[in-house]
Amino acid sequence: MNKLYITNSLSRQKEEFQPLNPPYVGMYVCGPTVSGESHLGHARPYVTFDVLYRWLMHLGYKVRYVRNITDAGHFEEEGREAEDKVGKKAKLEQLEPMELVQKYTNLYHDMMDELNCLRPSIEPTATGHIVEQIDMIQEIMHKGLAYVSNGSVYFDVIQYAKNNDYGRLSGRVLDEMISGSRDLDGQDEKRHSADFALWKNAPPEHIQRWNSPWGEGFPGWHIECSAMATKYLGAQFDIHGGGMDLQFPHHESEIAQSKTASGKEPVKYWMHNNMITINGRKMGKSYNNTITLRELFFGNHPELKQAFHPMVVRFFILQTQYRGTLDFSNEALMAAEKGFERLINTLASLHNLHHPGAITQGSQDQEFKNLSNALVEQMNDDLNTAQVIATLFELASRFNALKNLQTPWSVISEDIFNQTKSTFTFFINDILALKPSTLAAGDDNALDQTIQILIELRKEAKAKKDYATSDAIRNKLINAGIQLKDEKDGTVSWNKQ
RNA sequence: GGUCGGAUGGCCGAGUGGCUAGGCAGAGCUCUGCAAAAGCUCGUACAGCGGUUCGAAUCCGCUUCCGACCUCCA
Repeated sequence: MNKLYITNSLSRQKEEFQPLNPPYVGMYVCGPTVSGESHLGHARPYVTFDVLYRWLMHLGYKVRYVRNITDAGHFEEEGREAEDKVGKKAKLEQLEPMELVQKYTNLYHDMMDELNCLRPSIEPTATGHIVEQIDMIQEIMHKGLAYVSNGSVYFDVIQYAKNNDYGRLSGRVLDEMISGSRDLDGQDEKRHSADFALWKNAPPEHIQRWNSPWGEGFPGWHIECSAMATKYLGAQFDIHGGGMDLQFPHHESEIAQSKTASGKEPVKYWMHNNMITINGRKMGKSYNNTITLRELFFGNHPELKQAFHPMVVRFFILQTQYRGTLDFSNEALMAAEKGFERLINTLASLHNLHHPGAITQGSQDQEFKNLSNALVEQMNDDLNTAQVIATLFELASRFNALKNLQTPWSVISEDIFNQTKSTFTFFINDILALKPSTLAAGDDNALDQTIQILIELRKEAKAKKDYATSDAIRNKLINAGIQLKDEKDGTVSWNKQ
Protein backbone atom coordinates (compact mmCIF):
# COMPACT_ATOMS: atom_id res chain seq x y z
CA MET A 1 0.00 0.00 0.00
CA ASN A 2 1.79 3.11 -1.17
CA LYS A 3 -1.06 5.49 -0.68
CA LEU A 4 -2.58 6.82 2.47
CA TYR A 5 -5.97 5.44 3.36
CA ILE A 6 -8.07 6.95 6.08
CA THR A 7 -11.48 6.10 7.43
CA ASN A 8 -13.93 8.77 6.42
CA SER A 9 -16.80 9.07 8.86
CA LEU A 10 -18.98 10.30 6.03
CA SER A 11 -18.77 7.00 4.20
CA ARG A 12 -17.77 4.84 7.18
CA GLN A 13 -15.12 3.36 4.95
CA LYS A 14 -11.43 3.59 4.35
CA GLU A 15 -10.81 5.92 1.45
CA GLU A 16 -7.67 6.83 -0.39
CA PHE A 17 -6.54 10.25 0.71
CA GLN A 18 -6.49 12.67 -2.18
CA PRO A 19 -6.20 16.32 -1.24
CA LEU A 20 -8.35 18.89 -2.97
CA ASN A 21 -5.36 20.98 -3.99
CA PRO A 22 -2.16 19.01 -3.74
CA PRO A 23 0.39 19.45 -2.35
CA TYR A 24 -1.63 21.56 0.08
CA VAL A 25 -3.65 19.97 2.81
CA GLY A 26 -6.05 21.80 5.09
CA MET A 27 -6.71 20.14 8.40
CA TYR A 28 -9.00 21.36 11.14
CA VAL A 29 -9.19 19.73 14.55
CA CYS A 30 -11.62 20.69 17.29
CA GLY A 31 -9.59 22.07 20.15
CA PRO A 32 -10.33 22.33 23.84
CA THR A 33 -12.83 24.41 25.73
CA VAL A 34 -10.53 26.21 28.08
CA SER A 35 -12.89 26.43 30.99
CA GLY A 36 -11.08 23.63 32.76
CA GLU A 37 -7.99 21.49 32.81
CA SER A 38 -7.21 19.03 30.05
CA HIS A 39 -7.63 15.42 31.04
CA LEU A 40 -6.39 12.15 29.63
CA GLY A 41 -9.33 11.91 27.25
CA HIS A 42 -8.37 15.19 25.66
CA ALA A 43 -4.90 13.92 24.95
CA ARG A 44 -6.14 11.31 22.52
CA PRO A 45 -7.26 13.50 19.60
CA TYR A 46 -4.30 15.81 19.92
CA VAL A 47 -1.81 12.96 19.91
CA THR A 48 -3.67 11.19 17.13
CA PHE A 49 -3.85 14.18 14.86
CA ASP A 50 -0.33 15.18 15.74
CA VAL A 51 0.81 11.86 14.28
CA LEU A 52 -1.38 12.43 11.24
CA TYR A 53 0.07 15.93 10.85
CA ARG A 54 3.60 14.56 11.01
CA TRP A 55 2.82 11.75 8.62
CA LEU A 56 1.22 14.05 6.06
CA MET A 57 4.25 16.29 6.13
CA HIS A 58 6.49 13.28 5.76
CA LEU A 59 4.49 12.28 2.69
CA GLY A 60 5.40 15.64 1.23
CA TYR A 61 2.22 17.60 1.80
CA LYS A 62 2.22 21.21 2.84
CA VAL A 63 -0.19 21.13 5.70
CA ARG A 64 -2.01 23.98 7.33
CA TYR A 65 -3.13 22.61 10.66
CA VAL A 66 -5.81 24.68 12.37
CA ARG A 67 -6.87 23.85 15.88
CA ASN A 68 -9.17 26.19 17.72
CA ILE A 69 -9.35 27.31 21.31
CA THR A 70 -12.91 27.58 22.53
CA ASP A 71 -12.82 30.42 24.97
CA ALA A 72 -16.40 31.55 24.65
CA GLY A 73 -18.84 29.82 26.91
CA HIS A 74 -20.87 26.96 25.67
CA PHE A 75 -24.00 26.31 27.56
CA GLU A 76 -26.46 23.68 28.53
CA GLU A 77 -29.08 25.28 26.43
CA GLU A 78 -31.88 22.85 27.06
CA GLY A 79 -31.41 22.53 30.75
CA ARG A 80 -33.56 24.56 33.02
CA GLU A 81 -30.60 26.51 34.20
CA ALA A 82 -28.96 27.59 31.01
CA GLU A 83 -25.53 28.72 31.95
CA ASP A 84 -22.30 29.85 30.53
CA LYS A 85 -19.57 27.52 31.64
CA VAL A 86 -16.80 30.02 31.44
CA GLY A 87 -18.88 32.70 33.09
CA LYS A 88 -19.99 30.51 35.95
CA LYS A 89 -16.59 29.20 36.83
CA ALA A 90 -15.21 32.69 36.63
CA LYS A 91 -17.60 33.92 39.26
CA LEU A 92 -16.77 31.04 41.53
CA GLU A 93 -13.11 31.70 41.29
CA GLN A 94 -13.44 35.46 41.27
CA LEU A 95 -11.50 35.76 38.09
CA GLU A 96 -11.98 37.65 34.90
CA PRO A 97 -13.19 35.30 32.14
CA MET A 98 -10.16 36.24 30.13
CA GLU A 99 -7.90 35.45 33.06
CA LEU A 100 -9.46 32.06 33.53
CA VAL A 101 -9.27 31.28 29.87
CA GLN A 102 -5.66 32.36 29.76
CA LYS A 103 -4.79 30.16 32.70
CA TYR A 104 -6.24 27.03 31.18
CA THR A 105 -4.93 27.85 27.74
CA ASN A 106 -1.43 28.09 29.16
CA LEU A 107 -1.85 24.83 31.01
CA TYR A 108 -3.15 23.17 27.90
CA HIS A 109 -0.17 24.37 25.91
CA ASP A 110 2.18 23.08 28.56
CA MET A 111 0.53 19.67 28.49
CA MET A 112 0.68 19.54 24.69
CA ASP A 113 4.37 20.34 24.86
CA GLU A 114 4.88 17.60 27.40
CA LEU A 115 3.14 15.18 25.07
CA ASN A 116 5.42 16.34 22.28
CA CYS A 117 2.57 17.52 20.07
CA LEU A 118 3.60 20.03 17.45
CA ARG A 119 1.89 23.37 17.68
CA PRO A 120 -0.70 23.87 14.96
CA SER A 121 -0.14 26.34 12.16
CA ILE A 122 -2.98 28.51 13.38
CA GLU A 123 -4.70 28.35 16.73
CA PRO A 124 -7.68 30.69 16.47
CA THR A 125 -9.86 31.63 19.41
CA ALA A 126 -13.62 31.87 19.35
CA THR A 127 -13.64 35.25 21.05
CA GLY A 128 -11.23 36.55 18.46
CA HIS A 129 -13.66 35.69 15.67
CA ILE A 130 -16.98 37.08 16.81
CA VAL A 131 -17.21 39.24 13.71
CA GLU A 132 -16.66 36.28 11.39
CA GLN A 133 -19.29 34.31 13.25
CA ILE A 134 -21.84 37.12 13.02
CA ASP A 135 -21.09 37.44 9.31
CA MET A 136 -21.71 33.76 8.77
CA ILE A 137 -24.94 33.84 10.73
CA GLN A 138 -26.14 36.70 8.56
CA GLU A 139 -25.25 34.78 5.46
CA ILE A 140 -27.29 31.86 6.73
CA MET A 141 -30.18 34.19 7.42
CA HIS A 142 -29.97 35.56 3.91
CA LYS A 143 -30.30 32.02 2.69
CA GLY A 144 -33.50 31.78 4.67
CA LEU A 145 -32.36 28.99 6.96
CA ALA A 146 -32.25 30.86 10.24
CA TYR A 147 -34.75 32.82 12.27
CA VAL A 148 -34.67 35.23 15.17
CA SER A 149 -36.48 34.48 18.38
CA ASN A 150 -36.23 36.63 21.51
CA GLY A 151 -32.89 38.04 20.49
CA SER A 152 -31.46 34.62 19.68
CA VAL A 153 -30.90 33.16 16.24
CA TYR A 154 -31.66 29.55 15.43
CA PHE A 155 -30.77 27.37 12.52
CA ASP A 156 -33.84 25.95 10.83
CA VAL A 157 -32.95 22.30 10.61
CA ILE A 158 -36.30 21.22 9.18
CA GLN A 159 -36.03 23.69 6.36
CA TYR A 160 -32.42 22.71 5.68
CA ALA A 161 -33.26 19.03 5.67
CA LYS A 162 -35.69 19.50 2.80
CA ASN A 163 -32.78 19.88 0.41
CA ASN A 164 -29.92 18.41 2.39
CA ASP A 165 -29.13 15.24 4.21
CA TYR A 166 -28.99 16.36 7.83
CA GLY A 167 -27.77 13.29 9.67
CA ARG A 168 -25.51 11.93 6.99
CA LEU A 169 -22.37 12.26 9.04
CA SER A 170 -23.77 10.82 12.23
CA GLY A 171 -26.05 8.25 10.63
CA ARG A 172 -29.17 9.78 12.05
CA VAL A 173 -32.60 10.06 10.58
CA LEU A 174 -34.26 13.37 11.27
CA ASP A 175 -37.73 11.90 11.71
CA GLU A 176 -36.46 9.60 14.39
CA MET A 177 -34.70 12.40 16.13
CA ILE A 178 -37.94 14.32 16.12
CA SER A 179 -40.02 11.53 17.50
CA GLY A 180 -37.35 10.54 19.97
CA SER A 181 -36.71 13.99 21.33
CA ARG A 182 -37.71 14.90 24.81
CA ASP A 183 -40.38 17.14 26.16
CA LEU A 184 -38.99 20.60 26.33
CA ASP A 185 -41.34 22.03 28.91
CA GLY A 186 -42.47 24.74 26.57
CA GLN A 187 -39.48 26.91 27.43
CA ASP A 188 -38.45 26.70 23.86
CA GLU A 189 -37.76 29.65 21.68
CA LYS A 190 -37.10 27.25 18.87
CA ARG A 191 -39.59 26.35 16.21
CA HIS A 192 -38.43 22.83 16.41
CA SER A 193 -36.49 20.78 18.87
CA ALA A 194 -33.93 19.80 16.27
CA ASP A 195 -33.05 23.43 15.60
CA PHE A 196 -29.87 24.69 17.18
CA ALA A 197 -28.64 28.10 18.26
CA LEU A 198 -26.42 30.23 16.08
CA TRP A 199 -26.54 33.16 18.45
CA LYS A 200 -27.83 33.34 21.98
CA ASN A 201 -29.31 36.31 23.68
CA ALA A 202 -27.28 37.00 26.82
CA PRO A 203 -29.15 37.21 30.10
CA PRO A 204 -28.10 40.15 32.30
CA GLU A 205 -25.83 38.11 34.53
CA HIS A 206 -23.94 36.69 31.62
CA ILE A 207 -20.39 37.96 31.67
CA GLN A 208 -19.32 37.22 28.14
CA ARG A 209 -21.41 39.27 25.72
CA TRP A 210 -20.99 40.99 22.43
CA ASN A 211 -23.06 43.37 20.37
CA SER A 212 -24.80 41.91 17.41
CA PRO A 213 -27.59 42.81 15.01
CA TRP A 214 -29.89 40.89 17.37
CA GLY A 215 -28.82 42.54 20.57
CA GLU A 216 -26.19 41.62 23.14
CA GLY A 217 -25.38 37.96 23.19
CA PHE A 218 -22.83 35.30 22.43
CA PRO A 219 -22.27 32.81 19.64
CA GLY A 220 -23.91 29.41 19.53
CA TRP A 221 -22.08 26.23 20.13
CA HIS A 222 -21.25 25.17 16.60
CA ILE A 223 -20.70 28.36 14.67
CA GLU A 224 -17.13 29.10 15.73
CA CYS A 225 -15.69 26.06 14.01
CA SER A 226 -17.59 26.77 10.81
CA ALA A 227 -16.48 30.40 10.78
CA MET A 228 -12.85 29.82 11.65
CA ALA A 229 -12.38 26.79 9.44
CA THR A 230 -13.83 28.72 6.52
CA LYS A 231 -11.66 31.72 7.23
CA TYR A 232 -8.38 29.85 7.40
CA LEU A 233 -8.95 26.80 5.21
CA GLY A 234 -11.58 27.96 2.77
CA ALA A 235 -15.14 26.88 2.10
CA GLN A 236 -13.86 23.44 1.26
CA PHE A 237 -10.94 21.73 2.90
CA ASP A 238 -9.50 18.28 3.29
CA ILE A 239 -9.63 16.92 6.81
CA HIS A 240 -11.71 17.69 9.84
CA GLY A 241 -10.91 15.77 12.99
CA GLY A 242 -12.19 15.44 16.50
CA GLY A 243 -13.54 13.06 19.06
CA MET A 244 -16.36 10.70 18.21
CA ASP A 245 -18.55 12.37 20.76
CA LEU A 246 -18.52 15.49 18.62
CA GLN A 247 -19.92 13.76 15.59
CA PHE A 248 -23.41 14.66 16.67
CA PRO A 249 -24.63 17.25 17.02
CA HIS A 250 -21.51 19.39 16.73
CA HIS A 251 -20.06 18.25 13.44
CA GLU A 252 -23.40 17.51 11.86
CA SER A 253 -24.43 21.07 12.60
CA GLU A 254 -21.13 22.41 11.43
CA ILE A 255 -21.74 20.86 8.04
CA ALA A 256 -25.23 22.37 7.90
CA GLN A 257 -23.95 25.84 8.73
CA SER A 258 -20.98 25.82 6.40
CA LYS A 259 -22.86 24.26 3.56
CA THR A 260 -25.66 26.76 3.88
CA ALA A 261 -23.29 29.70 3.97
CA SER A 262 -21.07 28.67 1.08
CA GLY A 263 -23.24 26.28 -0.87
CA LYS A 264 -20.43 23.75 -0.79
CA GLU A 265 -19.72 20.54 1.04
CA PRO A 266 -17.16 21.85 3.53
CA VAL A 267 -15.09 18.79 4.41
CA LYS A 268 -13.81 15.95 2.28
CA TYR A 269 -12.62 13.62 5.04
CA TRP A 270 -14.11 13.55 8.50
CA MET A 271 -12.00 11.68 11.02
CA HIS A 272 -13.09 10.74 14.52
CA ASN A 273 -10.99 9.24 17.25
CA ASN A 274 -12.60 6.95 19.78
CA MET A 275 -12.85 7.60 23.49
CA ILE A 276 -10.59 6.72 26.36
CA THR A 277 -12.51 4.77 28.92
CA ILE A 278 -11.91 4.12 32.57
CA ASN A 279 -13.45 1.02 34.09
CA GLY A 280 -15.22 0.60 30.79
CA ARG A 281 -16.85 4.01 30.84
CA LYS A 282 -16.01 7.01 28.80
CA MET A 283 -13.78 9.45 30.63
CA GLY A 284 -15.66 12.70 30.67
CA LYS A 285 -16.64 15.63 32.77
CA SER A 286 -20.21 14.50 33.06
CA TYR A 287 -19.14 11.15 34.48
CA ASN A 288 -16.88 12.70 37.07
CA ASN A 289 -14.21 10.18 36.25
CA THR A 290 -11.54 12.28 34.66
CA ILE A 291 -7.87 12.22 35.44
CA THR A 292 -6.16 15.40 34.37
CA LEU A 293 -2.90 15.25 32.52
CA ARG A 294 -1.14 17.01 35.33
CA GLU A 295 -2.42 14.45 37.81
CA LEU A 296 -1.26 11.70 35.50
CA PHE A 297 2.20 13.16 35.08
CA PHE A 298 2.63 13.71 38.80
CA GLY A 299 0.67 10.77 40.16
CA ASN A 300 -1.71 12.97 42.13
CA HIS A 301 -4.94 11.08 41.86
CA PRO A 302 -6.54 8.42 44.03
CA GLU A 303 -6.93 6.13 41.02
CA LEU A 304 -3.22 6.31 40.24
CA LYS A 305 -0.63 3.99 41.71
CA GLN A 306 2.19 6.09 40.35
CA ALA A 307 3.05 8.99 38.08
CA PHE A 308 3.39 8.36 34.38
CA HIS A 309 5.79 10.20 32.15
CA PRO A 310 4.14 12.10 29.29
CA MET A 311 5.97 9.97 26.78
CA VAL A 312 4.57 6.83 28.38
CA VAL A 313 1.12 8.33 28.03
CA ARG A 314 1.78 9.14 24.39
CA PHE A 315 3.07 5.64 23.79
CA PHE A 316 0.05 4.20 25.59
CA ILE A 317 -2.31 6.14 23.35
CA LEU A 318 -0.48 5.12 20.19
CA GLN A 319 -0.48 1.45 21.13
CA THR A 320 -4.10 1.40 20.06
CA GLN A 321 -5.41 2.33 16.66
CA TYR A 322 -7.21 5.65 17.03
CA ARG A 323 -10.66 4.35 16.10
CA GLY A 324 -10.85 1.83 18.92
CA THR A 325 -11.66 2.57 22.52
CA LEU A 326 -8.72 2.60 24.86
CA ASP A 327 -9.24 1.52 28.43
CA PHE A 328 -7.26 3.21 31.12
CA SER A 329 -5.85 1.26 34.03
CA ASN A 330 -2.72 1.41 36.12
CA GLU A 331 -1.76 -2.02 34.89
CA ALA A 332 -2.08 -1.02 31.26
CA LEU A 333 -0.06 2.14 31.82
CA MET A 334 2.63 0.26 33.70
CA ALA A 335 2.86 -2.31 30.94
CA ALA A 336 3.15 0.51 28.45
CA GLU A 337 5.90 2.03 30.54
CA LYS A 338 7.96 -1.14 30.44
CA GLY A 339 7.51 -1.57 26.73
CA PHE A 340 8.26 2.05 26.06
CA GLU A 341 11.49 1.85 27.99
CA ARG A 342 12.60 -1.20 26.10
CA LEU A 343 12.00 0.52 22.80
CA ILE A 344 13.73 3.69 23.89
CA ASN A 345 16.71 1.81 25.31
CA THR A 346 17.13 0.06 22.01
CA LEU A 347 16.95 3.38 20.23
CA ALA A 348 19.59 4.83 22.53
CA SER A 349 22.00 1.96 22.12
CA LEU A 350 21.41 1.91 18.38
CA HIS A 351 22.90 5.36 18.22
CA ASN A 352 26.30 3.90 19.01
CA LEU A 353 25.86 0.68 17.12
CA HIS A 354 27.72 0.50 13.85
CA HIS A 355 28.00 -2.21 11.27
CA PRO A 356 31.46 -3.79 11.15
CA GLY A 357 31.38 -3.59 7.36
CA ALA A 358 32.58 -6.06 4.80
CA ILE A 359 29.20 -7.67 4.42
CA THR A 360 27.45 -6.80 1.20
CA GLN A 361 24.71 -9.34 1.43
CA GLY A 362 23.06 -10.47 4.62
CA SER A 363 21.06 -13.65 5.06
CA GLN A 364 18.16 -11.69 6.53
CA ASP A 365 18.36 -8.57 4.42
CA GLN A 366 14.97 -9.22 2.93
CA GLU A 367 13.34 -9.62 6.32
CA PHE A 368 14.76 -6.32 7.49
CA LYS A 369 13.55 -4.67 4.33
CA ASN A 370 10.09 -6.15 4.76
CA LEU A 371 9.86 -4.85 8.28
CA SER A 372 10.87 -1.36 7.21
CA ASN A 373 8.32 -1.39 4.43
CA ALA A 374 5.68 -2.67 6.79
CA LEU A 375 6.06 0.45 8.91
CA VAL A 376 5.08 2.61 5.96
CA GLU A 377 2.20 0.39 4.95
CA GLN A 378 0.85 0.28 8.46
CA MET A 379 0.91 4.06 8.75
CA ASN A 380 -0.81 4.33 5.40
CA ASP A 381 -3.47 1.94 6.54
CA ASP A 382 -5.52 4.43 8.53
CA LEU A 383 -2.67 5.25 10.88
CA ASN A 384 -2.39 1.85 12.46
CA THR A 385 0.11 2.91 15.07
CA ALA A 386 -0.60 -0.27 17.03
CA GLN A 387 0.89 -2.30 14.22
CA VAL A 388 3.69 0.18 13.71
CA ILE A 389 4.72 -0.27 17.32
CA ALA A 390 4.53 -4.05 16.99
CA THR A 391 6.85 -3.87 14.00
CA LEU A 392 9.22 -1.57 15.83
CA PHE A 393 9.44 -4.15 18.60
CA GLU A 394 10.35 -6.83 16.12
CA LEU A 395 13.11 -4.65 14.80
CA ALA A 396 14.21 -3.80 18.32
CA SER A 397 14.74 -7.46 19.16
CA ARG A 398 16.88 -7.88 16.10
CA PHE A 399 18.96 -4.81 16.84
CA ASN A 400 19.48 -5.90 20.42
CA ALA A 401 20.60 -9.30 19.28
CA LEU A 402 23.12 -7.73 16.93
CA LYS A 403 24.38 -5.41 19.60
CA ASN A 404 24.85 -8.21 22.12
CA LEU A 405 26.42 -10.48 19.52
CA GLN A 406 23.58 -12.94 19.93
CA THR A 407 23.09 -12.79 16.21
CA PRO A 408 26.04 -12.70 13.83
CA TRP A 409 26.51 -9.62 11.69
CA SER A 410 26.36 -11.85 8.65
CA VAL A 411 22.57 -11.66 8.77
CA ILE A 412 22.58 -8.11 7.51
CA SER A 413 24.54 -6.12 5.00
CA GLU A 414 25.95 -2.75 5.88
CA ASP A 415 23.58 -0.91 3.56
CA ILE A 416 20.47 -2.58 4.84
CA PHE A 417 21.61 -2.10 8.39
CA ASN A 418 22.10 1.60 7.91
CA GLN A 419 18.80 1.96 6.12
CA THR A 420 16.85 0.01 8.70
CA LYS A 421 18.53 1.80 11.55
CA SER A 422 17.59 5.13 10.08
CA THR A 423 14.00 4.08 9.40
CA PHE A 424 13.62 2.73 12.91
CA THR A 425 15.01 5.92 14.40
CA PHE A 426 12.88 8.08 12.14
CA PHE A 427 9.63 6.41 13.05
CA ILE A 428 10.24 6.67 16.76
CA ASN A 429 11.66 10.18 16.76
CA ASP A 430 9.70 11.90 14.05
CA ILE A 431 6.47 10.04 13.40
CA LEU A 432 5.42 8.58 16.72
CA ALA A 433 7.54 11.35 18.21
CA LEU A 434 8.58 9.53 21.34
CA LYS A 435 11.40 11.07 23.29
CA PRO A 436 13.47 9.34 25.95
CA SER A 437 11.85 9.73 29.34
CA THR A 438 15.07 9.39 31.24
CA LEU A 439 18.25 11.29 30.86
CA ALA A 440 20.44 9.28 28.57
CA ALA A 441 24.13 9.10 29.12
CA GLY A 442 25.78 11.97 27.36
CA ASP A 443 23.02 14.50 27.88
CA ASP A 444 24.74 15.77 30.98
CA ASN A 445 28.41 15.99 30.37
CA ALA A 446 29.53 16.69 33.92
CA LEU A 447 27.50 13.82 35.30
CA ASP A 448 28.72 11.50 32.60
CA GLN A 449 32.36 12.32 33.33
CA THR A 450 31.79 11.80 37.02
CA ILE A 451 30.27 8.42 36.42
CA GLN A 452 33.07 7.50 34.06
CA ILE A 453 35.48 7.99 36.94
CA LEU A 454 33.47 5.58 39.07
CA ILE A 455 33.32 3.13 36.20
CA GLU A 456 37.11 3.28 36.00
CA LEU A 457 37.49 2.62 39.72
CA ARG A 458 35.11 -0.28 39.50
CA LYS A 459 36.95 -1.66 36.54
CA GLU A 460 40.20 -1.63 38.49
CA ALA A 461 38.54 -3.41 41.39
CA LYS A 462 37.12 -6.04 39.08
CA ALA A 463 40.50 -6.59 37.51
CA LYS A 464 41.78 -7.43 40.97
CA LYS A 465 38.71 -9.64 41.51
CA ASP A 466 37.77 -7.33 44.33
CA TYR A 467 34.07 -7.91 43.76
CA ALA A 468 33.11 -6.48 47.12
CA THR A 469 34.32 -3.07 45.99
CA SER A 470 33.01 -3.32 42.46
CA ASP A 471 29.57 -4.40 43.61
CA ALA A 472 29.52 -1.70 46.27
CA ILE A 473 30.12 0.94 43.62
CA ARG A 474 27.37 -0.45 41.48
CA ASN A 475 24.89 -0.82 44.32
CA LYS A 476 25.49 2.65 45.68
CA LEU A 477 25.00 4.08 42.24
CA ILE A 478 21.71 2.24 41.94
CA ASN A 479 20.58 3.86 45.16
CA ALA A 480 21.49 7.17 43.60
CA GLY A 481 19.38 6.30 40.60
CA ILE A 482 22.17 5.31 38.25
CA GLN A 483 22.15 1.84 36.70
CA LEU A 484 25.41 0.44 35.38
CA LYS A 485 25.37 -2.27 32.75
CA ASP A 486 28.28 -4.44 31.77
CA GLU A 487 28.02 -4.79 28.05
CA LYS A 488 29.05 -7.80 26.02
CA ASP A 489 31.97 -6.00 24.45
CA GLY A 490 33.46 -5.17 27.85
CA THR A 491 32.33 -1.57 27.97
CA VAL A 492 30.10 -0.24 30.68
CA SER A 493 27.04 1.86 29.99
CA TRP A 494 24.72 3.65 32.38
CA ASN A 495 21.35 5.23 32.50
CA LYS A 496 19.13 6.96 34.97
CA GLN A 497 16.42 4.88 36.53
C1' G B 1 -37.08 4.26 23.56
C1' G B 2 -34.10 5.45 18.83
C1' U B 3 -29.22 5.12 16.24
C1' C B 4 -24.43 3.08 16.15
C1' G B 5 -20.26 0.27 17.86
C1' G B 6 -18.04 -3.61 20.73
C1' A B 7 -17.20 -8.70 23.12
C1' U B 8 -9.82 -11.78 21.30
C1' G B 9 -5.22 -15.92 25.83
C1' G B 10 -3.80 -13.61 33.30
C1' C B 11 -3.85 -8.09 31.56
C1' C B 12 -3.46 -4.37 27.37
C1' G B 13 -4.28 -4.67 22.48
C1' A B 14 -3.53 -6.00 16.36
C1' G B 15 -5.91 -8.97 12.91
C1' U B 16 -12.38 -8.83 7.69
C1' G B 17 -11.83 -16.72 5.26
C1' G B 18 -6.53 -20.68 5.46
C1' C B 19 0.13 -18.39 6.49
C1' U B 20 -2.22 -18.77 14.23
C1' A B 21 0.71 -9.49 15.52
C1' G B 22 3.06 -7.05 19.40
C1' G B 23 3.62 -5.43 24.52
C1' C B 24 3.19 -6.58 29.88
C1' A B 25 2.99 -10.49 33.41
C1' G B 26 4.44 -15.99 34.04
C1' A B 27 7.73 -20.58 33.12
C1' G B 28 12.34 -22.50 31.18
C1' C B 29 17.09 -21.77 28.80
C1' U B 30 21.60 -18.94 27.06
C1' C B 31 25.15 -15.17 28.10
C1' U B 32 27.40 -13.21 32.89
C1' G B 33 32.18 -13.44 38.83
C1' C B 34 27.33 -11.74 40.41
C1' A B 35 23.68 -8.07 38.82
C1' A B 36 21.13 -5.52 35.19
C1' A B 37 20.12 -5.66 30.29
C1' A B 38 19.53 -8.70 26.11
C1' G B 39 18.38 -13.07 23.05
C1' C B 40 15.81 -17.78 22.43
C1' U B 41 11.74 -21.22 23.70
C1' C B 42 6.75 -22.16 25.87
C1' G B 43 1.39 -21.12 26.97
C1' U B 44 -2.13 -22.21 20.99
C1' A B 45 -7.09 -17.23 22.79
C1' C B 46 -11.04 -15.34 19.82
C1' A B 47 -18.84 -14.19 24.51
C1' G B 48 -22.68 -18.36 23.61
C1' C B 49 -25.68 -21.21 20.07
C1' G B 50 -26.75 -22.31 15.12
C1' G B 51 -25.60 -21.63 9.77
C1' U B 52 -22.57 -20.74 5.04
C1' U B 53 -17.71 -22.93 3.43
C1' C B 54 -13.00 -27.92 1.88
C1' G B 55 -11.72 -24.35 5.78
C1' A B 56 -14.07 -18.78 10.21
C1' A B 57 -11.61 -14.99 15.41
C1' U B 58 -12.74 -13.12 10.51
C1' C B 59 -19.22 -13.94 6.59
C1' C B 60 -24.83 -14.65 8.03
C1' G B 61 -28.73 -15.34 11.92
C1' C B 62 -30.24 -15.57 16.95
C1' U B 63 -29.02 -15.01 22.27
C1' U B 64 -26.37 -12.78 26.36
C1' C B 65 -23.42 -8.87 28.12
C1' C B 66 -20.95 -3.97 27.60
C1' G B 67 -20.34 0.84 25.73
C1' A B 68 -21.11 5.46 22.86
C1' C B 69 -24.40 9.14 20.84
C1' C B 70 -29.45 11.23 21.04
C1' U B 71 -28.01 17.01 26.54
C1' C B 72 -22.05 20.16 27.79
C1' C B 73 -18.22 16.62 26.58
C1' A B 74 -11.97 14.91 22.97
